[in-house]
Parts: sequence; C-alpha cells; structure tokens
Amino acid sequence: MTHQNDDAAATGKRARNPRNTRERLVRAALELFTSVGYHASTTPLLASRAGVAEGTIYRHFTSKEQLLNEIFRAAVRMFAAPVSDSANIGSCRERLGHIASVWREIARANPHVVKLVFVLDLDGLLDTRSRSAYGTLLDGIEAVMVIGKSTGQVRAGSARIWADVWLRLVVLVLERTAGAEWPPDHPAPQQILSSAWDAISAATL
Amino acid sequence: MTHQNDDAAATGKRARNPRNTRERLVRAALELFTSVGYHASTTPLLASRAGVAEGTIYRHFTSKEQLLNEIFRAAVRMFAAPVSDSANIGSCRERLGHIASVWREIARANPHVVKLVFVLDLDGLLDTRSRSAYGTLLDGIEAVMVIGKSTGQVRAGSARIWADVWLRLVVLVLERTAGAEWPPDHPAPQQILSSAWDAISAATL
Amino acid sequence: MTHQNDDAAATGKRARNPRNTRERLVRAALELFTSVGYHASTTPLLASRAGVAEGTIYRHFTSKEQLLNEIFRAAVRMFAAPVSDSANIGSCRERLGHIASVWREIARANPHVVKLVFVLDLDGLLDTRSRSAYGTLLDGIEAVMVIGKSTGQVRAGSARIWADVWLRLVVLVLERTAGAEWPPDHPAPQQILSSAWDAISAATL
Amino acid sequence: MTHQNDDAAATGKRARNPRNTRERLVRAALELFTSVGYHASTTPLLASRAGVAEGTIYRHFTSKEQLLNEIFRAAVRMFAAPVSDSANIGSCRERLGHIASVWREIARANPHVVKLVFVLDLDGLLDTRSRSAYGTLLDGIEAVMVIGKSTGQVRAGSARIWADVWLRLVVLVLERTAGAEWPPDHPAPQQILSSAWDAISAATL
DNA sequence: TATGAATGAGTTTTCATTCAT
DNA sequence: TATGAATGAAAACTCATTCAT
Repeated sequence: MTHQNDDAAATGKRARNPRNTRERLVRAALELFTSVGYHASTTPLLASRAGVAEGTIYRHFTSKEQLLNEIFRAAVRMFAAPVSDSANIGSCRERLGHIASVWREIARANPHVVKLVFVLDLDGLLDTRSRSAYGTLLDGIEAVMVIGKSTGQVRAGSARIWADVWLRLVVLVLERTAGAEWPPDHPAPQQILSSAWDAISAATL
Repeated sequence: MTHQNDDAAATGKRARNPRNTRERLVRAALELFTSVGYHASTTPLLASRAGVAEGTIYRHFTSKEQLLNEIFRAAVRMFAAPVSDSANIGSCRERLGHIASVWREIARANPHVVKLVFVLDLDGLLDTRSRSAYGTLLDGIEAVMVIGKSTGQVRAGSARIWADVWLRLVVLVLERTAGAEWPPDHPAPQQILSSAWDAISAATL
Repeated sequence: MTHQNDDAAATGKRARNPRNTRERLVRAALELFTSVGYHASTTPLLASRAGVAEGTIYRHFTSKEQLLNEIFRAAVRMFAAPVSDSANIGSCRERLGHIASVWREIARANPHVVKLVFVLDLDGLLDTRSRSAYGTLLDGIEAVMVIGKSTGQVRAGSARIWADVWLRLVVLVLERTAGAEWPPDHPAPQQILSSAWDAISAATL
Repeated sequence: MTHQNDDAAATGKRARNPRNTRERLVRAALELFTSVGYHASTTPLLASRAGVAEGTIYRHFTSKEQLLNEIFRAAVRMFAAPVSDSANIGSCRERLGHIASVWREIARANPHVVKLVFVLDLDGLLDTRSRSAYGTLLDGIEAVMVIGKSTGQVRAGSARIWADVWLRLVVLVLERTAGAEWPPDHPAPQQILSSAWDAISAATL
C-alpha cells in the first residue's frame, strides 16, 4: 500500500518475513553442517551464509546445538515417513524396496539430509529427543526384518543385525545418489540394492 | 614414499627415552580423538591424558593436525598390511577372508584404530599424504575385486562398487568387534561376513 | 527547575491511554532495578514484565539509562517533599521526626524507592540532573542540622557529618521497613530512631 | 645467571613470575570493581589494567565471578582478623574501639577493600563461601554486642540491631577514610566514632 | 502509539600455539 | 627435551537499540 522498495514487493517482502529468515538459517545450517562439519560451521559463517546478522540466529534458536537438533529431527522425520507408510505392504522385500526407493528420492531432492542423519557422527551433540527419534527410525527397519524372518524371507540371526546390514548398503546408495555420482540410468544403485537384499535374504538357491 | 618419522611411531624407535613421551602422546591422542572427537580433544586434555605439559606436544608434532595425520597414517598402514601380504592367495574369497580375519584381530587388539580409519569423518583435517594412504588402501581392496571378477567369483559391475559394499559390511563387523559387543563365540560376525560375501559374489544358484 | 515529562510519571497524566504503557514500564523498571539490579534488568526482561514489546520502551524513553534517571528523580522527589514541607517546624528534633515518619510511610507504600535512592550504587548511571536532585535532598537534611546546631540541639562539628550520620541510621530503618521485616508494633524502628537522635544530639547528660 | 633483559633482573623478573601476574590481576580487579563496578569492569579492561592478555585472566581464575569472590573473601578476612584478635578485651567499648581503629588502618592502607566488603551490592555475584564468610564477620560484631548487653554497656533490644547501627556509622568513617577526605588530625572520625558508641550504649545520663 | 524481527557491537570464555626458562 | 605461563585470535552468545510495518 505505502510505496516502498519495489524489489521487496516483487520478491514477497523477503527482508521482514520471519518465516523466511528461519528457513534460510535452516538451509544454511544444513548445507554447512554436512559439508564442513558442525564445529567448522561457526556462527559468523552460518550467519553470512544465511545472509543475516549473527545475533539473528538466536532469535530463532536458543543455541547452535538446538539448531542442529531441530534440523536433525526434521530430517529423521523425512526418512521415517515411508517406513510407517509402508506398514500395509505384506512382502518384506517389497516393503524394503519401497522404503529404499522413497529414500532415494529424498536423497535426490535434498542431498544434505542423508549425511546429516546417516553419516555424520553427532554423538555428543544430539539431545534426548533427537536420539530417540533416530532410535525409532532404526526400530522401524528392525520391525520389518522381524516380519521378514517370520515369513522366512530373511535369514536366521538377530533382526537388528540384518537391519544394520541392509541399512549400511542402502546408505551407500543414498550417499552416492546425494552426491549425484550416478546418471539416472546407471545400473549401480539397482545392483547394490539387489546385493543388499541378497545379503539379508534367506538364500533360496 | 618418504617415511621419515612416521615409522618411529610404529616401530618405537624412541624407546631410549624413559618417558617415551611421543608414544604416550600418540596413545592419548588415539583414545581421545576416537572417543570424544578431534575438536573436543583439546590440547590441555591431550597433554593431561598423556601426562605431559601442553608445550611438550609441540616438541613432537608441529600441530594438533599433524598429530592426527601421523596416527591416522600409522593406523592405515596397519590395515594395509594384510592386503599386500595376501597378494599370493589365489582365491578372491579366501583372500578377503584372510584380510577380514586379520582386521578383526587388529580391532580386538587396538579398538581405536577402527574408528579412526573407517568411522570418523576427518575430511577437512587430513593432509594429502594421509588421503593418498587411505586411497591406496581402498585401491588394494578394489584390486582384489578386479581379480575376483576376472575369475568369475565376483559379480559383474564396477569393482569399486563391490569393494565399497564389502567394506561397509566388514566395517560393521569391525565396529562391533572393537566395541566388544560380541562374546568370542557369537555367531553374528561370521553371519555378517558370509552375508558380505553373498553381497558381492556372482550368484551361484 | 524545568519539570517537563518527569511529572507525568508522578501525576499519571497519561491516564487517557487504556494500556497506560508508560506507567507499567516505570513500575516494572522500579521493581526490576531494585531487585535484580540495573544490568540484570535487560530490556527483554523489562518489556515482558511490563507486558509490552521491547520496542515500546523506546517510545517512552530514549534509553534504558534515561528510564532509570526518570524513576530515580521521581523517587527522590518523594523523599524531598517532607523535607521542604516541614520547613515551618521549629524544633530540629521534631522536624527530623516528621521526616523520618513520612519516609517510613513511603517505604511501606512503595518499598522499591528506598533501595533505588538510598541503597543502590548508581554512580556511573545517573545524569547531572539526577545527581543534583539527590544533592539537593542531602542539602535539605544538612540545612536541618545547621538549624539544629544554631539552637544547640545538634552536636558541634560539620553539619554535613551529622546529616550523614542521621541518614545512615534512618536508611537502616527504611530498608527494614521496606523489607517488611518488622510487624507494626515492633520496638526496633523506634529504638533505632531514638538512637539516631542520640547519635547527633548535643549530649545532655 | 644467563644474561637477559636488565630491567627484568632489576625488577625481579616481572615478565615470567607467575605470582606476580596473579597479584597484578587481583590489584587491577580490586581497583576496577570498586571504582566502575563489576559489570563495567570488562575483561578487556581488566586485562589491560593488569598489563596482561585477556586469556591470562583464565589461567589464574576460572571466571570473572571467581576472581571477584577470591578478592572479596580475602578482603573479608582482613576485616575479620581484629574481631577475633580482640576476643580477650573485656570491655565492649574498648573492643569496638580496637576493631574500629584497626579497620581504619586497613581503609588507609587499602582503600578499595572497604567498598568491596561494605558498600558494593554484590548480591547475585557472591558464592556460598563468600556469603558465609561475610555472615561470620557480622556474627562476630553481633557477639560483641551480646557481651556488651550482658555487662549493661549496650542498650536493650536485639543485639543484631545494635551491631547494624554501629556498623553503619563505622562504615561511614571507613568510606571517608578510604576516600582520604580527612587530614590526619581532622576531628570528624573521632566525633562519628563517639557518636556511634552513644548510639548503642545504654544511656548513662 | 505499538510491535517485534533484525542488528552488530560487545561480552565472557576457550584453546592452539609460542617461548623464556 | 620438557615445562607451563602467557598469548591473542576466535568462539558462542547477549542485549540495547532501530525501523518497517
């Protein structure tokens, strides 16, 4: 209404939209934490990447650690979704295939979250809620293995172990996918995912 | 190529020194880096763990980073040894079995080096020599896969991929071994190692 | 001499404003400054205590320091009133008694002002006007002592000294009164006030 | 022995004597805290006053607050000494006189400690030990009043009250003494000290 | 007048590194 | 070679103040 900076009007009033600032901080943090690490992502760096003043970080997060936990939990939630969503799929193999497929889409759309959730060693930095959210994600995969074992699809042995085995290989795929190391029609991801299934399936030769 | 004082750490050439300061620093650094991380391993902490004065660190290493690189390369050398030593083993499967077996002994004897070489994200901290030493180790595993493929034991597809797949699962075993999570006769390690072979072997059904 | 908006705080001129923002800020500041101190009374705290936004503080005061000075002077005026009002009382002793009595009522009605005027060390924070207002208050007490000396009621020696002596003991009473440490009929305040008179009166033994 | 900076040799190796650094920090802190206040005594200011680097503060004290507490307790100890030392003096009046006299010497020799112990409002900054040390000092004075009351020298009423009354007036003397406001032969201090005794003594007119 | 997000200078504190002994 | 006090740059975080709405 009052005439003002035209650019601001055109771009949707960037400068004073609170949502926007928070989002920019989250994006900058995600990028920095996963590329140079948590400790090297200093608050001056973080702020300049987000295009805000250093003090602004603390209007949106109580600490750098809380910022980390916030984005970590959001990322875990993304990966947890297809695990719950696939509860109705009967076959263990199909369900794992579904999960892996959705996860690959996540990795393509948002490469950083893969590293945040599955690669970085955030041991001393995560709070109880974050740890429990991640634990629940792992439990979800383990639960699939338990069903797989009960239907004879998955090998004998601890379900946790086969969850770990499967996860390690799927994360390998996700990392390479996030890194855009494979063109869309490259056979490697499917080869590794098959291999991951072979690694846990009760051999049927 | 040039080894210089690297070897001192490994061979204990400084044994004449009653305090064996360098060795104590190396041990303290290895423990700290792998337990609390590089950044949380401050020089005051490092010195007190090693039982020396802070300044003494700089008599033996030019910087904290060089200390890290020194112990990293020493650790890589430990894991590289069985890869070269097994060159004469003909069967790919037997050779990988040999390597995995020696690596497990290393993990049992010196739990920290597993984390240092295979788990920690030391990206911004390693120098060229360290990076290349680690690269050579990976190349060694890849070379085994190349032979495996030529003899038809290993699946079609990039040798690097099967090296990665095998490595991920073996590291899973090493981590658990280093963490002493399994009693000596627990079936899990053998299950996972079998599974790792199944994941890369040309299907024989 | 010029009073300007000082008086607003005292007389409540802004009553037309339903929120009465200024008054709420003054009250919150008075409470906070005297309970946690000037430095610990941050503007976020101040604003939340007054139930207004942080920026609103600066609609009514040019700075936190000015806010302090404003309430300090208002408080000094309260204590200065009975000093001038009692000018017609002839006996020094009776006049001091009157002042002390009104001051105790102030302390009961508004415990915070005692600490603000007589206890807190606001040295670096008060502006010239505030300092002079406080000086005038002290001068008023000293003037009473001068009269007391001229009538032989007060001891020989500097009038300023006996003003200080009397003031220190009366402030002791005011602090305890403000702190509600004594029930209404407790003998202590009268004992101390008597003692204060004995401390400055020309001994009549 | 080894030839070096002559000045250092002459002045007793200032630069590297650890005791000296701590002492300089203590002195600078005492001066600053009592002149501009705790909050205005920022660590850069503190360090430059002591002639050391900012980081050096933290080799000798764990925090600015601990530094304050350390010097506070040292100061309290100075004032507590004559209270205990005078335990053998029978007459209450003489004992108080002794205490006041030693305290005045302290105020002359080390003007800052008066403000630190008796004037500044350090409420939120003192730790338990400091608070208890100060409490013990007050208890000491109160104990003298208890004896005075039992021998009929001190007025009826709570001993704590007469301790407070006496203390307020003695502190007035100490402040002026510390401020060097009186030449050595000025009558004021003795007048006030007499007045302080009159304020608490059982009237004998 | 009131708001509250944004600012950036300033605070306390840490820590890798140096250097006189 | 070993010490450890001293350093100072840089870290995370705070807060009085501004200003577009």
